[in-house]
Parts: sequence; C-alpha cells; structure tokens
Amino acid sequence: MKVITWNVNSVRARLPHVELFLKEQQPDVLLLQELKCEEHAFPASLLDFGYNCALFGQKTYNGVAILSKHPIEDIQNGIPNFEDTAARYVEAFTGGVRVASVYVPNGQEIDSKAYHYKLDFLNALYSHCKTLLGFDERLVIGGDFNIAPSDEDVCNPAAWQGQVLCSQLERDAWRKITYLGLADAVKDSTTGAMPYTWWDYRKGAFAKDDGLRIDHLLLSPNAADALKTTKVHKNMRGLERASDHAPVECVLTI
DNA sequence: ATGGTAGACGATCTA
Repeated sequence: MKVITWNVNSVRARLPHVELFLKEQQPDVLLLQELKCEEHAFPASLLDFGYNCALFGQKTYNGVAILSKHPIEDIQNGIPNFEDTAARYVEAFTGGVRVASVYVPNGQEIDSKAYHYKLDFLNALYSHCKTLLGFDERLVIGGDFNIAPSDEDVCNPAAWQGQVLCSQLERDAWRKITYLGLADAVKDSTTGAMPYTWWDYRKGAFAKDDGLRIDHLLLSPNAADALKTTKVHKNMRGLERASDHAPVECVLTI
C-alpha cells in the first residue's frame, strides 16, 4: 500500500500537478493539505481517477483531505476535544489502515498568538495520538507538521536557529508525539543526509536546495513493521508553478 | 526591521 502526503498550497492552483501525480504514482491513499477551498469548490476531476474522498474544507486558508482507492469509513473532522476554527485535521479508516491528514499551524513568530496556537494544536494532537495508539491499529499520520525535528533536517541550521519551524518548544512537542511510539518513516528509512520536503518560494531557495524537512509520515508500531520504502517526490517541486512542498511517500507491505 | 514569492481575494493575510 502506497500512502503519500502533500501540501499542495491550493488544490485548484495545483490541479494539473495533482492530476499528473495521481496518474503517474497511483497512490492508494493521498493525504492533502492547504486545499484553500471549501468542499463544493474541490475539483471533481480528481475523483475521476478512481478515488473516494473525505474532505474537511475551508475558504481561503487551510483545508485537508484524504483521497483513497479503498472505501473510506469512520471519518473524523478536526482533532477531538480541541476547539479550532481552522480545517487542519481529517482522519478516517481506509484499506485496513487508519490515516490522518494534518496541517499543523505555521506559528508565524516566536511567542506570537499564532505560535501559542501552534503549541496548543500540537498538544491536542499528542493527546489524540495517545488515544489512537490505544486502538492497536495500523496508523499513518501524514502531513505538514511545520517542524524540522532536528538540525539534520535543515540545510542552513544557523539561519533557522531558534526560528519558527526549528524552535526548542516545537521540537519538544515533536519529540513528545514521536516518543508515544510513532515512527518517523522517512528518518527511519534514510541513511545519510535527510531529504528536504519544503523550499521557500523566496530567494531562489529551491535552486540552492536550501530546504527543510517539515512534512512527515508518522507510523504506529503495526504500520512501522510493514514499512518497506519511503521517498520524497522532489521533482514535483521543480515544476513550473509548483507547490512549495514536495509529496512524501511511504510504501507498506499490506 | 525588512525583503524576497505565492495564493486567495479584492486590502491585506498567511505562509
């Protein structure tokens, strides 16, 4: 089973890329973030590729979805027990796996209101992950976490020292979630340099490979036992009018 | 302390 997560930065602006990607990669499950549209505005053509969809949309900002070749059941919009006006989390059971598409808040500036909202969101995600792990299912949580877990995940750590995406409190929150027993699929299957998943549109960051690894796939023990390969589809970031994020893939032997 | 780019949207806001 192939599961891929991708922050598309507007699904309508990225329609040709997403269509191309579905055709070429045929993922079983595609977890999307930053749709930037409501459900009625989601491009129907994407479902013509043979996908079912669980969609938690929002106008202008945020919006997350699960596309799956398999039937989708047990859909949950938003993190349970967390008040949030933003559409940043959708979860469902499909093809024998529980999957979630998560778009963690960016945080804007250290100590800003947005930063504390990010930490609150991560704390709620931690609590919910603890609940989900109690189900003892195969679980894949994919998304844009807006956290580079360590300096190995940053091309230029000095420039990002203490900044949002790299601050200690964010990394502490990440560590707390993974220490529940969730595997960082890409890290665990990578030898040598970590692949980046996001490159800023500004200052020619992609051309310089000045990126960060902030999009992740977290696997429960049952899913991690089945992990075969991972891959970052960096080529998608190099296209004209690309999202600033590349798709991140894992293949499970189930 | 701001800039650089992108997207939605129609002046700024988020990233």
